[in-house]
Amino acid sequence: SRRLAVGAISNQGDEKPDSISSLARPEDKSSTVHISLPFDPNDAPSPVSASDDDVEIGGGRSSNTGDELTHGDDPESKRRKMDATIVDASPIGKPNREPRVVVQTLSEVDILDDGYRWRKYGQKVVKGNPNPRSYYKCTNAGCPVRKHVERASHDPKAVITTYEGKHNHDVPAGKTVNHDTSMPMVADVSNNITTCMSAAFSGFRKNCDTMVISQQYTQPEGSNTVSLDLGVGISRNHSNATTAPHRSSLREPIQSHQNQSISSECSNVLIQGNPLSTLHGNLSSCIIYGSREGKDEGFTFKTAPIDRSSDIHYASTGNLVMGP
DNA sequence: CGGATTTGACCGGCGC
DNA sequence: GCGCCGGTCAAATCCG
Repeated sequence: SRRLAVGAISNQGDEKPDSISSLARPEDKSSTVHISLPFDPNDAPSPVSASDDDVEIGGGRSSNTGDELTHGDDPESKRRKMDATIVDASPIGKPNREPRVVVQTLSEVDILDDGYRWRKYGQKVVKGNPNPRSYYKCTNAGCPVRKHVERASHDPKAVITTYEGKHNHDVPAGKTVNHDTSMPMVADVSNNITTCMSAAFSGFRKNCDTMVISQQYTQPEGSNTVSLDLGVGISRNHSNATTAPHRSSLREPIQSHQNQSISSECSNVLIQGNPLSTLHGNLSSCIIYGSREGKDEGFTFKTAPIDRSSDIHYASTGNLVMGP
C-alpha cells in the first residue's frame, strides 16, 4: 500500500511517501495549481487510465531503474566533461526520469515557498517564452531535487514551477512547522489521481503550520467521478514564511481571469479527469483538472474555471487562510 | 566573511 | 556534421 500511496513516484524507488508531495504547493497569492506527475503503470496500474485526453495515469515511462535517488547517485547526465574519468552512470537512453511535478500558480512573485531551501544555479531564456527560466537546486546536502521556475508567456501572473526529483530529507526546520505528520493522506490509492491529489494536497499541507485535511474519498462504481472532500485548516498566516520578496503594499486581490477562481480563503479543488475522473475537494482556490502530459512523464493537472455552483464548499469546509 | 545570486561559457541531445 | 536549444557549471558579484 505504501507504494500505492506514492504511486506517482513509486517508480523512483522508495522513501518517504510524501517527500515529493511536499513539492507541490501554491503560494498564498496563488490561485491555480497545475501539477504533473509521472506514473509508472507497472507500479500502480490504475483502472482510471482510460483517457488520453486530460488525464492519463501511468503515462510515465516505466523505467524500473529509477533508483538514482535512492543510491544517491547524481543522475545528471549533462555533467560537464572536464574530467575524462567521469563516466556517465546512466548509459541507457533516458530510462530513469526523475519524478516531475509541475505546479502552475498564479502569483505575482516567482518564488513559491514550498518549505525547502533552494539555491539558484542558473537562468536561461527558453524558446517561446520571453520570460527567463530560473533553475534552482535544493540546498540540502545530498538532496538531488531541482526545480525551475518560469512565467508563462501568455500570462505574466502564471508561474510555472517544475520540480524534479524527490527530497531525501524533511522540510528544513523552521521553514515549516509540520506538526501533523500523521495527517491522513489518501489512504486508498486505488486511483492514481488520488495519488496525485495527495501529492498536491500535501504540498499545501507543507505550506502551512497546521493543516488538517479530512477527506472523504469516494469513487462510485462505474462512475468517473472521484469525490474528495477536504477540510483544510491552517492555523497560521503563512505569508511570513515565504521567502519571496513581498510587495506587501500590493495586496490587491488577484483578479480572476479566465482560468482561475480567486478566493484567498479555502475553496475548491476540482480535478476533472476528463472524462475519467472528477475530484472534488476543498483546497486553495483552485480547480484542477487532470490532463496528460505530452511526453512520457505524464500526469498533468491544469486549471479550469471554477464552477461557482460549488461554492457551497466554501462554507462547508475549510479555513485555508492563504493570505495575510 | 560566508552564503546566495548573477551571468557567460560549456556540454550534450536532437533535428536537419 | 552542424547548429540550435535546454540545462548546468563556476567565477564574479552581491548581500546580510
